[in-house]
Amino acid sequence: MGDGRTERAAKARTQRRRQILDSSLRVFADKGYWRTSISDLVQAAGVARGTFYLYFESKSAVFLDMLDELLGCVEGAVSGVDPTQEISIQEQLVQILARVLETLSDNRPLTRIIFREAVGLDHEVEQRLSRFDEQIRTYLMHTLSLGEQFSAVRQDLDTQVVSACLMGAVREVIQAFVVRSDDRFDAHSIARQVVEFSLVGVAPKSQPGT
Amino acid sequence: MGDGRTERAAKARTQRRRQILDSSLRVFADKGYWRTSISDLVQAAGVARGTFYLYFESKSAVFLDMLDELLGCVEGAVSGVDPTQEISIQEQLVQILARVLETLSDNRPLTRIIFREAVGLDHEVEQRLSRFDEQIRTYLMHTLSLGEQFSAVRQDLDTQVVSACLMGAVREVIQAFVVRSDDRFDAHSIARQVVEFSLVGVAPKSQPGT
Amino acid sequence: MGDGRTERAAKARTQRRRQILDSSLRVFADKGYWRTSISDLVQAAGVARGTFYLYFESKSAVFLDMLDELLGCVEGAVSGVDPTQEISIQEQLVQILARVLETLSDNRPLTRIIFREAVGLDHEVEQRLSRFDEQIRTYLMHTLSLGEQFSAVRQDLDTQVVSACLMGAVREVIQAFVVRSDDRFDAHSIARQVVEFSLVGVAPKSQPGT
Amino acid sequence: MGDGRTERAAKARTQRRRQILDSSLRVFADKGYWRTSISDLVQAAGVARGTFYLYFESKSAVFLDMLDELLGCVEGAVSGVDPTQEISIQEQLVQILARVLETLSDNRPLTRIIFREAVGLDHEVEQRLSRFDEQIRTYLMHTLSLGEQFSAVRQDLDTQVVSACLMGAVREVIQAFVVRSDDRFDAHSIARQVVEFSLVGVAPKSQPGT
DNA sequence: AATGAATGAGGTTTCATTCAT
DNA sequence: TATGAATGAAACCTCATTCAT
Repeated sequence: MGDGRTERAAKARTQRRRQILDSSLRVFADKGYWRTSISDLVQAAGVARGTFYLYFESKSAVFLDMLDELLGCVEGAVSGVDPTQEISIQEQLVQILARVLETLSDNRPLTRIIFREAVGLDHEVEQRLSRFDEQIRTYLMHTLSLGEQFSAVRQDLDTQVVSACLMGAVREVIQAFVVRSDDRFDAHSIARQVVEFSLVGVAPKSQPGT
Repeated sequence: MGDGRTERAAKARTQRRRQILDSSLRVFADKGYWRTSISDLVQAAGVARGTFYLYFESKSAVFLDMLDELLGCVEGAVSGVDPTQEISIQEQLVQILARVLETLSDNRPLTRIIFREAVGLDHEVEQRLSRFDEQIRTYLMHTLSLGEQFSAVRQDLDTQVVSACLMGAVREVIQAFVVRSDDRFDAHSIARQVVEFSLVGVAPKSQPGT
Repeated sequence: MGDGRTERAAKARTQRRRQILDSSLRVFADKGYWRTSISDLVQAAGVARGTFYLYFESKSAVFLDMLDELLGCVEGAVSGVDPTQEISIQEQLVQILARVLETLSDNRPLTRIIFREAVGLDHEVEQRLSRFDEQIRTYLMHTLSLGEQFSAVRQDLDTQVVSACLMGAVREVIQAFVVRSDDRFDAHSIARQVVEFSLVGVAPKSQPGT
Repeated sequence: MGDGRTERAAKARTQRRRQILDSSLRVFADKGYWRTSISDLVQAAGVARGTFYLYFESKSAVFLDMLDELLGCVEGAVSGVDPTQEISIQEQLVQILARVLETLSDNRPLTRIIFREAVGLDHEVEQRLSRFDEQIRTYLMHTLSLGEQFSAVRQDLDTQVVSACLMGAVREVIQAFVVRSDDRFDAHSIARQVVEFSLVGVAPKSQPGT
């Protein structure tokens, strides 16, 4: 015997966890985090009340697991973009954003929950989210200053304001196309639009001689 | 007797309402909407349980009142901008945004509550917020198409994407400067930055001859 | 001046009382005694909460007043039957019962309230009702024994059982024709039927020679 | 494992139910339905507030259960009477009534509650009671018309009035001997008296030749 | 490992009553 | 006399959590 039994048990545990997570996702989506009770979760999962506590210590632990899952997915997607390859920063940005949009779109229910409910929750949830935000902000700042060095970016920018604008643009595009709507969309095309908007704004390309 | 008594009573009622609203605001800010109980509210207001229900029919009614108050302030501030064509659209946008930022900054605690908690609440709250969003979106769309007519705006824009970017930019700037931070700021300068970013992006002004 | 003011005041008091009693009757009929709150009563009466307490010390005091009113009406009606006149006891019973039915029918809303709700109420209500019951029971017993003396009544009756049967018959007839139904009815005819039933039952008049 | 555990659990559940029902009966008897609070019930049952709601969804659900229990008992008792025509209808009536009286007497506390409090309660309670009433009324009507065919019943009866009298007689006898009094009684003898009264009234058997 | 009955603190809401005006 | 805002006890009900089986 030896490991066989342990392994099988571990696998069973993982499956149970998944089962609870999946059904919880549906309930959260349906009723909203705060209106959902442990009773709702165990009922949806089809397990006994006690069993739930064998796998999660609280409702917010379930949510935290979901959040980690989504953040993991996004990080995985983003890290797939090779930063050393021979494409312009602009193109890199488009690719990153497109991948993010695709990933979130592939996990729409989860994304919805997180975007709609991950507010005013646990302290830990807030922390993890703002850490993520911070990473993005840092990356944007870095990219902006890099662009400045290459004169690809204006010098008179207030990077605090501009990075906020950039983040907000991305966040709202996610809200509009992934969270609020249910339609499929062309992630690449949208990503390109966003990046182009960020680079040159809405004004027409200034024509020489104007 | 006449109205004297009635008037005084009405005034007292208004004051009580305000007293409850103000203390509730502090509690919501402190504990978060969902973790706040009616008990917390009455305790903070220093009134009896029953008194609370004389003025509000539920916790969410209190929140709704706050929301209406903030939306009213913002609408008032915005409507003060001179719509006559004495100033450019760009300058109008800057002024509107600056006023919004100022108003929200003047009501920081209230703004924080709304931005942090008005998500996944009541159906009515969601409705009122999305109605407000819709108004802004409509205004932006209108302005964009106006700009297109005057060739002040590129013709190849996906207005859905771009209006999302614009709204997101504004929303995030509010988050960054009003909600998350506690510092004073120069609303006009920030507004100008945002509008400029929206118009010409982060790229350096293309030089004639490049 | 002197009495004029006092009198007028007394009259005003009586009117207020009546106003409250009348509207309370409607509310009791509508919601049932136990589901009616003082708030309901003052709202229906169109007076302030405090005013109610100037006239009645509690909800059950209102009910007690109504009960007394109905009992008074019934007693008045019954006492109108001259017991010394030259009609048979049987005819007297018919007249009494007919008058009771008529009186209750004339006060249907009030009767309904009393019959439907005067159960499990105040101790005082119970007392007053059972005192009334007792009076009727005594009267029946008296009449039965009188009848026995005149050989108008069987000698082998268990007066306890029979008086219960008689009272029950009357009570249920009231329930059926006054309380449950809304139709007009011929009180005299019904009274006659009840008395006849009481005297000779449902069996056919035994024919001589059977 | 198998069913052993499930079975035992089911039995425990039934016992708990009974425990709550029994103690609730005592409390209702003591304080009256409307003056009884859930707190009173749980205190009397010696269980936690939450436990009560595991077994009954409201106070009125408890009452409804009691009502069903009593109606069930009565129906069971009545259905035990031999409907074959070996005995006269008169004797059948006596037996049925005697059994009803015995059954109610065997469940005096329950009977008291139902008779004293089942008025102006739930809509559902009213419904169930009037359904029961209707069954009895129908049975009486049927028996009367049957009697008419056999000339055992007068032809000039107003069946509406007479059936009301009969029902009332029975109801009041129950009130007098089971509900109001605490004494034992001879159900058969009382039943016979009631039936005899119903058949021939209080008048002396008319003597041939009078 | 899994169960689900039991718990009781704590949530929301109602309501009879008082009392300053 | 009339008012109605204020009160706070007490009603109803929910729910996260435990624990014996």
